[in-house]
Amino acid sequence: MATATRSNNRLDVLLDSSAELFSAGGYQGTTMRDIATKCGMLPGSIYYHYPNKEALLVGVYEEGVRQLSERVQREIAKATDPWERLELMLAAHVEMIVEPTAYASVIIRVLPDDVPPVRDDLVRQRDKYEVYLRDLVGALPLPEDLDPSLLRLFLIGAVNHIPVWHQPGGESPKQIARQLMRVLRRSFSCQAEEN
Amino acid sequence: MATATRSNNRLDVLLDSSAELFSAGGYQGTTMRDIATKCGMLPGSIYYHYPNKEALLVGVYEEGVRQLSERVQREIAKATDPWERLELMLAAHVEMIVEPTAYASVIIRVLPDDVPPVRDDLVRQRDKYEVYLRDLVGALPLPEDLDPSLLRLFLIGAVNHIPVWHQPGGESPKQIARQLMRVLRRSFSCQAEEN
DNA sequence: TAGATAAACAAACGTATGTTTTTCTATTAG
DNA sequence: CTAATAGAAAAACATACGTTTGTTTATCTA
Repeated sequence: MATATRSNNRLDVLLDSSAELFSAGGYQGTTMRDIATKCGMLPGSIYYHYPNKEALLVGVYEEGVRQLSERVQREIAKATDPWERLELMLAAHVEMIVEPTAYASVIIRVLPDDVPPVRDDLVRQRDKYEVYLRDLVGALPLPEDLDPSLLRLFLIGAVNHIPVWHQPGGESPKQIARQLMRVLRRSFSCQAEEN
Repeated sequence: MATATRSNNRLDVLLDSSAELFSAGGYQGTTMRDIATKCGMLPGSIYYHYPNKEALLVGVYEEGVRQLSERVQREIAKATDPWERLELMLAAHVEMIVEPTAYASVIIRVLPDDVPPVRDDLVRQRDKYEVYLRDLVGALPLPEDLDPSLLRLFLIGAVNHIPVWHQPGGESPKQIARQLMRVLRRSFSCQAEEN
């Protein structure tokens, strides 16, 4: 028989609060007491849901990857042109990580090496999502002297750095993605004209 | 009269050790005891040199900016072409931040918002260095639909993300800078041909 | 409606943290 | 040679941390 779950279960509130705090303050900068306060529990109560702080982080990470993947899959289905598909992905990605309450921000803010005991779990989760970017960049008809995997890493760096400087009133995620793609696109179309 | 300083002063050892640990473990992930152990002092002895942990971080930050600025100034003097100058800066920057013992890594790893009490000091320091990049990107003859300040932020993100994925055996900083510039350069030369 | 159990409370435990205070010692200026 | 003191040792302090333990409350199911 499957384990029963109560209707007024507050696991979701716990996860939401954790995500928000981990995203804003990082892993070490967030205490179990912070989380408990935020979701209206006592510190000890968290341990009914997760055996320890690290496991809680992994839980948030998993949900973050789930949300990101789902959204990206939905977006890139809207186009067939590889350039357009990449732009759609980047726009969606940026949109999710500048949203401060989002689980996605945690994946950007907390690096696997920040929490050695669960490093491998976090890397596995992160990689599960980055496959999308790998495929989209791989599908681009790039000039031969441009290493696709390096380009992918440049892109990850550029977009994941956005939360550091972006402020609510600034450019929209769509505008940002378009600017980013302009650099690449032009680079390509030039090459095409030469051949 | 200037304050006397003893010949066997170990302030430099303290700073070096702090830089290495902050770079590897971040601010919150590094304890005063870690630092003391690394430089062969007792925890309390650190407080003779700095009033608290935050001030110590600022000290490391300052030295990091000093080293980066000095090195970059020396490098970009080697060329006059704006593209070449930017490439020289990026190569030097990458070289310094992938070196794990470097002060520069701390500036990448520890974000101002990680340490609210000295946030403004850290931002001021960081900006002092980023002026170089601002000027170099500003000197590029870019097409009009390409926002230079956005481009600058993309570049910062891309290069500062490198320590996350780069491993000792991988591409050299020079190769990385060249790849990164290839994307931009081609973008430009294409535009030039069109006009 | 009785028994089981999901979900949280209440309160403490042991430890690690940044920091302070006091004491010692080796260098250096006079 | 000696007094002053830069610089570090030694040891503790107060607090904040992740976690554990024992207990209670509310919900579901047979």
